[in-house]
Order: sequence, then structure tokens, then C-alpha cells
Amino acid sequence: MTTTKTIRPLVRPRLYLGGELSLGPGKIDLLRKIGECGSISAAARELGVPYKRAWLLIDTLNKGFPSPVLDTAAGGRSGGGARLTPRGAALVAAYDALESRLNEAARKELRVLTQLAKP
Amino acid sequence: MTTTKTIRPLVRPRLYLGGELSLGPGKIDLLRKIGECGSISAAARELGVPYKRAWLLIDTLNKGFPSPVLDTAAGGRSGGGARLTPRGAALVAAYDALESRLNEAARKELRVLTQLAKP
DNA sequence: ACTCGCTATGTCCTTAATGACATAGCGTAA
DNA sequence: TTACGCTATGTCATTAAGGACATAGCGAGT
Repeated sequence: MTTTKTIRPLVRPRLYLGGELSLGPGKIDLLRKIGECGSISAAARELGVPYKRAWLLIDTLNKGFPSPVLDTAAGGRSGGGARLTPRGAALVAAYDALESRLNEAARKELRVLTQLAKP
Repeated sequence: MTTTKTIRPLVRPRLYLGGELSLGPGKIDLLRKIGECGSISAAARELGVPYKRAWLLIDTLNKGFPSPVLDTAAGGRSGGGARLTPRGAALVAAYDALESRLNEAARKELRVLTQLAKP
């Protein structure tokens, strides 16, 4: 195995934010991709998931949070699209901060665990 | 069912330790319980999971790690039992250390996220 | 008016995950 | 030598999750 430049985090937390609402790497990656692509369907294509599934994930977020994470529009020349709301963007940012914080903080403990796995 | 005084951490990481081997809260809790109870079946009963399932989880750990996480014995007055091997105990300890480290380190970021969920 | 690409939603089928139940084997103590 | 409580393993049914398709509606541009 070769070394990689960007270190893939070993810890990608799934958070339980009360009730039915959970937030893990899948939804975050999707959300981020939608932000980049400007539409749910384009993001779904790039991530290789069916549109329906992507939409469903977003729907749980929109319903779970007090206000939607996406602004969507149907119709128009390009068919419409989707953009992150301030809350959606804040979510991605907060998750990213959390993730890097966790991986930084847990370096030592992770080393112990990976050592236990392959000595 | 017993009540627990300790606060349930918001972050309970699932770790991917290479290949098929993953380690999350379920297996750790089971392992810990087995250590307390001295048998797989007693732990399974207390956790409310079928023995088969508990055994299966342990089996993946025993196969995934270079040496087993449990010492088991069938037969005898009490029917036998199971005890954590040094590796098993180290696993639980390392996971606990990781978990508390993560929750401590990420307090601020977690607050941001929970705020986003319920304002 | 028609087209296009998107959002939004319903239905169905297949497959993976899980639980329930059954059973064999073991060894110590009575 | 019998009984007991555990480990270990197989089989089967049920359920939950995921994917594949189908379809309606929208609206700016041509």
C-alpha cells in the first residue's frame, strides 16, 4: 500500500441528535455534493446512488431539523436545482470541524487500537 | 433492565480496522458485559439479545483479530463460561479511552451540532 | 405550445439482516 | 451416571433496507 496525501479519516462519526434524527458520513457527503453540483440528481449521479435514495435522505434531514437544509426549485431552463440553506451549510461545516477534531484528538488511541488489530 | 447513571455519550464511534474488521459500540458493550458476567449467555440475556447473535459477534472478533478476545470453556459445574483474554480486555480499555477522549475533545463542535438540531 | 432537466412521490421486487427455534457436545459435582 | 448450564452450530421464517421503475408537475427558454 502506498501513502496517500489526504489522510482518509479513520473515524467518521454518526451522531444521534435526539429522536429519529441521526447524522452520519453518508448524509454529510451527499449534502456537500449537492452544494457543489447545485442539484440533487447531479449529486446522486456522481455518488452512484439512485435519485430516490438521495432525495429520501435529504427529506429526513429537512423534516428532522427545524428548517430545511436545502432550497429546491423545480422547473426552469435547467430544470431547477437545489442549494444549501444557511443551516445546511452550517451542518456540513460543523460536521467537518467535528470530524477533523476527532481524528486529531484520537490519534494516540487509534494507534493503540490498530496495533491490537495487527501485531 | 437496570438504569444507568453514567451519561450516554453522544459520540460512540464505529471503527474500521482494515478488511472486514469493524468495531462499534455493540461489540464493545457485549464484550464488557461478558467480562462482568463471566459467560456469553448471561451477558446476552442481560443485553436482551439472542445468544446466537452474541456468539456471532464474538466470533467475528475472534476471527478478525490475530488471537481470540475470549477464553471460553464448555462443561463443568456451572456449564463453563467465558473470560476476556488480555487482548479482549485491552480492546475494551482502548475503546473506552477513545470514546471519552472523543467526547471530551469535541464538546464544542457537538454543542454547535446539537444547537443546529434544536433551536 | 413544446421541450428539457429537474423536483417530488408511488409501487414493487429483491436481498441482506435478524430473530426464533432446535440440537449437539462438554465436564464437573452430586 | 445423571443432571445442569454453558459453548457451539444449523435451519428457517420474518422483517427491514435498498434498488429498480414509473410517473406527475414545474417553469424558463426556444
